[in-house]
Amino acid sequence: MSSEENKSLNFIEAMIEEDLKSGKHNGRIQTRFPPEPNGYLHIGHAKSICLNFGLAKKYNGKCNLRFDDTNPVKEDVEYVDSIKEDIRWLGFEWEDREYFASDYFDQLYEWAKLLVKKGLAYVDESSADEVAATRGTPTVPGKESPFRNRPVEENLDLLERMKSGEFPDGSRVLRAKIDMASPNMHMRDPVMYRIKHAHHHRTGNKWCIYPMYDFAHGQSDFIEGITHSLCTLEFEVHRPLYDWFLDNIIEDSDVNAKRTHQTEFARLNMNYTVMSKRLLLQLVKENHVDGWDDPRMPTISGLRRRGYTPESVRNFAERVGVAKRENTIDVGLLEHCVREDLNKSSQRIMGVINPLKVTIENYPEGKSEDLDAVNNPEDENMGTRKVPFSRNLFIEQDDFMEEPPKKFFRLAPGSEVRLRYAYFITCKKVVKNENGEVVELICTYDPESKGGNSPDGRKVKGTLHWVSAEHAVESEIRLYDRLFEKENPYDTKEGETFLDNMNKDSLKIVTGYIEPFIKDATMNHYQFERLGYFYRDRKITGEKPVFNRTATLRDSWAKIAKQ
RNA sequence: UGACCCGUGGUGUAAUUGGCAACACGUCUGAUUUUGGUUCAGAAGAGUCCAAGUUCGAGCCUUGGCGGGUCAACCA
Repeated sequence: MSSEENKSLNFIEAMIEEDLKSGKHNGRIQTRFPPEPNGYLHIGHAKSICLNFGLAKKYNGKCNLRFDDTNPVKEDVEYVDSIKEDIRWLGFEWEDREYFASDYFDQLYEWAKLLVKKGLAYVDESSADEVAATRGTPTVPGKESPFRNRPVEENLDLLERMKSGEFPDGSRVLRAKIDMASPNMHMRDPVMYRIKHAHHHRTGNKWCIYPMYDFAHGQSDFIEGITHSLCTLEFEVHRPLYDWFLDNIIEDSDVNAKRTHQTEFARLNMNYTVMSKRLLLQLVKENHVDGWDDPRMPTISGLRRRGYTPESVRNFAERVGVAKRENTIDVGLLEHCVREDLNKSSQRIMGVINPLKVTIENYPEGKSEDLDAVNNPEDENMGTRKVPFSRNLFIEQDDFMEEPPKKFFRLAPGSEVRLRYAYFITCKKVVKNENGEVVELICTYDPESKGGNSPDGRKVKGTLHWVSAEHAVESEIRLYDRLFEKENPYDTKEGETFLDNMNKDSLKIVTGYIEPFIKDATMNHYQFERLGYFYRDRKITGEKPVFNRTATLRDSWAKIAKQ
């Protein structure tokens, strides 16, 4: 708390503190997170969630969850449920403040009638094409609709009949009467209601006219007493309309205490991925990924299944900051945040992903012994475990080179390394198949070096992870990489789409050999020593346990090897 | 050629009443290490889009450029 207070404020916090000081809203802070239930939440939403809920928490206010469900043809309860699950998983709580824009449909309709009576709204019988054609362009003013100056009574009658289902979809709309010549396109008589004979996930068949976003959002904020309505930059041009509706609808005398204001901030963009619900939906529908929660997806559910922790995502949102400038953050920052969290907390185990047989020729056949291994060097309280050693082992193929470069500290013909928590071994012989590929290493071990230290003080440069072949548990390992090859997936050649930039190797499934500890282990997150963080995927149920790679460990050897 | 918003190391975010441009990620050294992980110590990297103005002093204020973004769904 105290460290938080010393940090500099982002521009929204600064504004809130100003408001608090000036006594605006009587010191009350109320925010809201307003998703449309037409897709799954992604990391960009996580930024918004952390912002809205975080601000409420910091300033002793409340944050509502409100579903912006004004378009029944795109929305679904599946999405409502997933959204709630994701917000809870992130660690935020909206208590009983779960609202739907559709809760306000009756009130919204009354307000629509009010605007009609004030001569500020009219029923337009133009087609969608006509409305579009007469809207003008940013530099050319629009033309007024021939229906614009109908008498109030006629508008009222028509609106009522629209509501009662008398007219087919698209035949009429209710429009605000503002200014067809406004330089702001959104003020050129925006549509308030359209006819959609569609079933709504909440209101069923009660309505066949539905309010547009602009006619619903500000009023919903007002109804809920939102003090700070935060949204992304592209809604900036909507703000005059947000204000216009509120100004013309609210008749309350103490309107200023209740008045809500929209503030825009820059949305989150991240490299090597896409962050649009439309494109994410396309990836799902066209089966380029395995559902919304595919661990390669930037969705919250995908990150969860990948093994990200709520803590790490919140931390990420904090570090990313809030401003009005377009930004693209490096996915490396997200990875850094999980590593930071998982390093402190995760159980270490040894597992070999790309096995190379090692036979310890001077270790008795049939013998095995249990050696002590530390569960988490960052947390002594996590204790130790036993890991079995025997004559036949697997090590990682990458940990052996027949002709090693100078800085290679691992196993090579004649070299000695430590097997973690076990013994020093020396490579005596390399066995190859008819293709010349190394298939087995014949090694000797130093019985004096049990546990990993030699009494004569001999040092070795390398320490390898390993697993006893006969004791190892086979498992399915899913190695994930970035979904797109290019930093900017939209950077395409003529005739290509973002799909052409997909990384064909974003998922590799291999068999891993894990130390037997895993059989009874109940944790979800593990660090496979020297390899990375892995998450037990319980959604996939088969004979073998499945592990998703959350992130690799930082690998300074990989950098050296590249040179 | 309209309106609105935004330009600070490679990336992201700071710099409170104008006062030595800071922090994080990344990068590079070195130390420690039974994970080439972690940790620790250090370094490089921007003179704040450009120009003029105000000022003792401008990233911050003014003016004019330049560059980028958003807006013309009966989507949100």
